[in-house]
Amino acid sequence: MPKLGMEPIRRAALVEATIAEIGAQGTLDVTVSQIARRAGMSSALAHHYFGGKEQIFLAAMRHVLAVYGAEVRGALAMAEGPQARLIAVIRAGFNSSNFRPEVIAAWLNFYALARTSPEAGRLLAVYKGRLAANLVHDLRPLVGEAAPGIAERLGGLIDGLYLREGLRRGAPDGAGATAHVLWMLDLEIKGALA
Amino acid sequence: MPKLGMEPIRRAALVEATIAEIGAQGTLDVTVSQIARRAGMSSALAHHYFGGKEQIFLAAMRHVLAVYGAEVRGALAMAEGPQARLIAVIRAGFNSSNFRPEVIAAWLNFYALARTSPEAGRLLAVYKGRLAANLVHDLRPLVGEAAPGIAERLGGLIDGLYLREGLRRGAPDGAGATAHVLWMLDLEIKGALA
Amino acid sequence: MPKLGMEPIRRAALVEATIAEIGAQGTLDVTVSQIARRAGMSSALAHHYFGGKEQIFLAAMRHVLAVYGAEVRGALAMAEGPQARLIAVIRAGFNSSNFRPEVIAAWLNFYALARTSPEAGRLLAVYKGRLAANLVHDLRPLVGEAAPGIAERLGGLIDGLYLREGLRRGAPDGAGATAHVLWMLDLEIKGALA
Amino acid sequence: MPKLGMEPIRRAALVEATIAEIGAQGTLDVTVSQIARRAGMSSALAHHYFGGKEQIFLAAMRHVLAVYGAEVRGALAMAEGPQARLIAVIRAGFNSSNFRPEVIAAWLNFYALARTSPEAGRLLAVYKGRLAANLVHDLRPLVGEAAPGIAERLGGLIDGLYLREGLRRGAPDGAGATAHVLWMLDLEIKGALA
DNA sequence: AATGAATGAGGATTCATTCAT
DNA sequence: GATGAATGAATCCTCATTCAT
Repeated sequence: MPKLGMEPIRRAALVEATIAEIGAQGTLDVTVSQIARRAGMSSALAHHYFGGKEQIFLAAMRHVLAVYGAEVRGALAMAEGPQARLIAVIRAGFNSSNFRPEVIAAWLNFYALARTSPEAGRLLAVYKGRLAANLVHDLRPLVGEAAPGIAERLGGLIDGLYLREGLRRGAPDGAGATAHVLWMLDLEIKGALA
Repeated sequence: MPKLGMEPIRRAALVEATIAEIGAQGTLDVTVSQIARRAGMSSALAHHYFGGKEQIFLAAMRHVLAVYGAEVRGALAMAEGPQARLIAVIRAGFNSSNFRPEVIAAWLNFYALARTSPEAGRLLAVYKGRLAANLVHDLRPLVGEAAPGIAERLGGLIDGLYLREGLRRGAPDGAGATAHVLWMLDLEIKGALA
Repeated sequence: MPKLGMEPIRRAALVEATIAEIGAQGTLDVTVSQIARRAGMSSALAHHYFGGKEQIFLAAMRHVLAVYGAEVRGALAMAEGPQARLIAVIRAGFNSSNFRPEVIAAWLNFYALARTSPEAGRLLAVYKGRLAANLVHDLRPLVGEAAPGIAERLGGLIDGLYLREGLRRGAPDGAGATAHVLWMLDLEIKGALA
Repeated sequence: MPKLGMEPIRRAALVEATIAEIGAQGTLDVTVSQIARRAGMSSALAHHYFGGKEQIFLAAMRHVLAVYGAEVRGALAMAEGPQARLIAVIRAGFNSSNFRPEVIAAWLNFYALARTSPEAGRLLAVYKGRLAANLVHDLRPLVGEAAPGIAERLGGLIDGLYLREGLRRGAPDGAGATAHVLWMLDLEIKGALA
C-alpha cells in the first residue's frame, strides 16, 4: 500500500527546512542534502518532489510571500479607514511571523536568486507591486497624487530595514523598525497636506 | 632583473574584474577562474597574489568602500554648512561612480558575504558607522537630539533603494533615488523643527 | 528498495585497491582517482564512503595491521611453549599474507604517514607495542630480565628486513628473512643463558 | 661583474636546506619553494642549479651518504684490528652527524624515493654494498664463512633502528642504538666461534 | 513512495617548471 | 647570476542530479 497524500506533507517539510537551513547557516550556500536531511528525507526524494534545487528555493520563496500576503490581508480585514489600513500593512511586515532571523536571511537569498532566475524576479516583482498597490490605495485618499512617491519611499525604507536587520547578530528589532516606518508615514502625510 | 612591479597592476585588475564579473553574471557565484580570465591572467596567478577567493572578494569590497569614501570626502570638502553637507553625502552615494549596475550587484554580494566572513562584516559595519556618523554630525546642528533616529531612517532608505535598484534590469536611476532621499531629509528636518 | 549493503563491499574494495596501487606504483604518491579507478568506482564515491584521502589510507593501514594481527593470533593459538610461540610470532610476520611486495610498500607508506597523521602514529605505536609485548611475554620465561632488550633488537631487525625488502625489485624472500630472525633469536637466548 | 664561484655555494645551501626542511616538516612532501626559501634564494634559482626537484633530492641524498662515508673512513683510519674496525663502522652510523632527526627523516625520504627513481635506488644500493663490504671484510678474519650472513643481519638491525628512530618524537637515542648493534655483534661473533 | 548508490561536472588550490628581463 | 612573473597540469573534494530497486 503506497502512502497516500504524502506529497503535500513532504513539500511543506522541505519548504520549512529550506528557510530554516538558510537561517541556521547564515549563508546562501545551502545544499539540497542539508535541506533534505533537516526535512527528514533523502535528497533524492527532494528532487523527486521538486525537480531541482532552484524549484525548492522558489517554493520556499512563494511560501514566505504567501505567509506575508496572508498576514497583510488578515490585518487589512480588521482595519477601518485608510490610516488604520496603512498602519496595518506596515505592521504586518515586521511582525513576528515575517521578521524572524531565518526569514530575513531567506529574503536576502531571494534577492540574490532574483538576479538569476526570472521566476524569482517575477515573484519579487509581484510582492513589490502588491505592497506598492496597497500603500497607494490607502494613501491616495489622504494625499492624492503624492501617493506613488510616498509609497516608493516607504517601500524602500522597509526593504532597507530588512536588509540591515539581516546583518545584525542577535534578535531582530521588529518594534523599532515598525516605529521608524510609521514615523516616516506620519511625516509624509503631514508633508503632503502642508 | 625580472619584470617588476606587476603586483599592484594585477591586484587592481583582479579587483576590477571581480566587480565586473559579479555585475555581468548577476550572480554571487562567480568563480576565481572567471574573474582571472576577465582580468587577463590565469587563476593560479590570482591565487598567487591574493591567497584565496575570499581575500579577492574582500579586496573588491574594500575597493568599493574606498571609492565611496573618497567620493564622500570629496563632496564634503566642497560643501558649506550642515544642510549642504548632508546633501553632499546623500548625492555621493548615488552618483555615477557608485551607482553603476555592477557596483550595486557587488554590494549585494558583500551583504551576503558579511553573514559568513567576519572581516566582511567588519568592513560593512565600518561603512554603516561612517555613514551614520556623517549624517548625525550634520543633523545635530539642525535637529538636535532627533539626529540619530533620522540618520537611521535615512540610512535605511538609502540601503533599501540600493537593494531595489539591484533588482532592476536596465540602467539605474540615481537621480530618482537621490530625489527620494533628499525629499525625506527635508521632511525629517521640517518635522523635527515643528 | 534500493540496492543495499554496498558500503562494506565498496570500502573493502577501496582498501584492497589502496594497497595494490601503492604496490604497483612503488610510490607513496597515489591519488584518490587512481585508487578509485582500480577499485572500479568513481573518486566521488570513494570520498563518499571514506570522507577523505587520509581516511582511506588509515583504513588500508588498519586492514594491514588487522590481517597481521589475525595471523599472529592464529599462529600463537597453535603453538605450545614459549619457544614455539616466539617462532610463531616471527614466522607470522614474514608469511605470504604479510610479506607480499604491495603490503611491504604499504608499510613504508604508513611509516611516512605516521610522521604527519597522529592517528597513523597511534596505529603504528599499537603495532609496535603488541609485537614487543608478545616477544617479551614469551622471552621472559626463557631469559628473565634480558627480555625487553632482546625484544627491541628482534623488533628492530624485523623492521629493518622489511625496509630492505621494500627496496628489492622482484619477489620478496620471506624464508630468508625468517631464518635471519630465528637465528638471531637463538643467539640471544643462548647469550642470555650463558 | 658577475659573481663568480656562486654555484658550489648555492648548491651546498640547497642541499642543507633540503635536509633541514624535510626534518622540520617531518614530512616527505616538501616543496621546492620551501627549500629555496630556507636556502635564501628563489625557487627559480634552485631549478637553475639543479634542473628539477628530483635532482635536488638526489643531491641531498648524495650529501648524506658522502658525509656518512667520510665518517666511516675517518673512523676506520684510526681503528686497529678487525674488532676495532667493526666497532668503528657501527659507531659511525649512529654518531651525532648522521643520527640527527632531520637526517633520519631524510633517510626515510630516500627510501621512498628509491622506489621510483633508479638513480636513488642505485645510490642506496651503493650504500648498502659498502656497509656490507666493510662488515664482511672485517668479520671474515673473525668468523670465516659466517661473515655474509652476520653482515646482513647487522645491516638489517641498523636500518631497522634508524626506521624506528624516525618515528620517535624527541631526540634520537644514538647511544642506545649503538649498544644494541654492538651487543648483537658480540653475540654473533661468539656464536660463530662456538 | 522512498532511498542508497553512483557519478559527471566543476571549483578552489597547489606546485613544479619556464621565461623575460 | 638571479628573480619576479606566469601558467598548465593535477589533486582533493563537493554537489546536484539520476537510477535501480
